[in-house]
Amino acid sequence: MLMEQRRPVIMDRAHASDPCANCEARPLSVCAAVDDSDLDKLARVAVVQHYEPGQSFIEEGEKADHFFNMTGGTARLYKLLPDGRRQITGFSRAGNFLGLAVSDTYGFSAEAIDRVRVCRFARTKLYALLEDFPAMEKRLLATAGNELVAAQEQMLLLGRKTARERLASFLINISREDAPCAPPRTVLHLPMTRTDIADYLGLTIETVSRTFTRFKTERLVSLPSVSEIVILDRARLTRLAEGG
Amino acid sequence: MLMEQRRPVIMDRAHASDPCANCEARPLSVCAAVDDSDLDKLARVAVVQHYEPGQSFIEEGEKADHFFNMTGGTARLYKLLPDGRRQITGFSRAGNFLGLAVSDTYGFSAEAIDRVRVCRFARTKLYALLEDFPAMEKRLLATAGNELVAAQEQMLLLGRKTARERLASFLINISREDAPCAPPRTVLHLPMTRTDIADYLGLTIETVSRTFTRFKTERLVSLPSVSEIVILDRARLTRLAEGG
DNA sequence: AGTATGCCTTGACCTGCGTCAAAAAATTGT
DNA sequence: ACAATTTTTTGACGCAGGTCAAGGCATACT
Repeated sequence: MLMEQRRPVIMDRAHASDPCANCEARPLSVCAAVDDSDLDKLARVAVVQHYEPGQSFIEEGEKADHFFNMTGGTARLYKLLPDGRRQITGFSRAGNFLGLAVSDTYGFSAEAIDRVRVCRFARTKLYALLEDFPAMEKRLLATAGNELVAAQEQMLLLGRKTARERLASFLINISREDAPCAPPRTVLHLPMTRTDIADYLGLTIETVSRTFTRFKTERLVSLPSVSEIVILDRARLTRLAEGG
Repeated sequence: MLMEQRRPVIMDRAHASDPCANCEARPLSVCAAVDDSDLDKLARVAVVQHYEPGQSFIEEGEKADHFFNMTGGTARLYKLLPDGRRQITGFSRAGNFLGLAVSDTYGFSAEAIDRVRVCRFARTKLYALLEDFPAMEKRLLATAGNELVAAQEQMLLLGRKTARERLASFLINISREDAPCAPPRTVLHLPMTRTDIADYLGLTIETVSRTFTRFKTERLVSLPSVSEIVILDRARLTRLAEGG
């Protein structure tokens, strides 16, 4: 809500004749591979959509006719077991591309955590577009490779790290997530709930909470509010994350 | 060893003037995207390599100057923590493509389990080749998408499934691994050790062993030998794998 | 202000899986 | 065929993290 009040102009532009040219997420996303002069071709097949907190926009098992390019907000991506156990496979932010799955149905669900904005592409139209923009396909391949690396890192976390190491890894990763070369942040704002964090790290909400308080008493972090975290001792937290 | 004695002709062909044309792994791999008439271009940049059991051919952190296309045998892909804890992120077989990572260093290690054969490509040469064969790039993207789906499935397993569910999932997956539409196998030959299985499923070797014996007493499987497994009750095993 | 509704935290207890140790079985070398 | 070595299985026991239950603390609603 606040966000919208602060950025009315940009929101309007997103609906203007050349939305992509002014898209703040472009430099982060696959669209960066498309030349300025060709942006209209891209804009013609893209549909801007908004989702409210809690709203689901990809459902595991449903027919996968669309790709999504996140341009704002944060979404949780997850898989469920029949009895309700949930594993969050990742959090998706501006610049992330969703729906790469080759199968004809989605392999996961996606839900808005805060207010989410996406560009939606019909599967067939995007494939056609890729013919015109081979650079976009390259970028997509690079993205997929990066996600694969992240997934392997997460498997290491889920399979072999302790609760403390998992939470430390999570915080360090969040602190680095703006850009690979940008300096890591010290103050973190977590849009997700404790339950989300637990389901991402393969833990229970109680263990996440207890581990947070333990980090606090050990002066590794401070918690000005539930969703705000300040890293006090990055070196020690990093060592812990790596299993040292 | 046995395999070589049975297939000397094919091994010879792999060193002949047009090795790719007779490659048994071609229909399974990205090379299937290359036209017969263009196979010589592919063959010119590919180097056939063999690795003995236990031999490592990708080392995490090393400069990633090569891609590998597995054409025979089975390899373990894994990541290590400094103190030696290991997570196997996957087993790679004929047709699998390794090294997609976009970073300039490998994000995981790869080691031959049995005798492994690969086609090795210099990174730069393959990129050049992709310009000539856009279909190969498409196939690569599809492969990456499939691996991503598998990785998410594995995160669900590692984060939320019990030991019994993990082992059941493992066996069911192995039984289906020849082809997506082929009928699942009932008799499985596992080239990997119990330690490998444990490190893949995020368990200890003792738990894997105990769970195997429990499956045996429950008549879910029979174990004619350590590396041979017969699925006796696929329906029940499948239900177990899905958390039912 | 008061109260309702979700989170989040904390505590007490429990259990599935890990750890440690040793026997059994399979594999390898001579 | 036998000894040496490695891998797997089995048993006894312990603990990290799960489960259950009760309180605290926000933000929202009247």
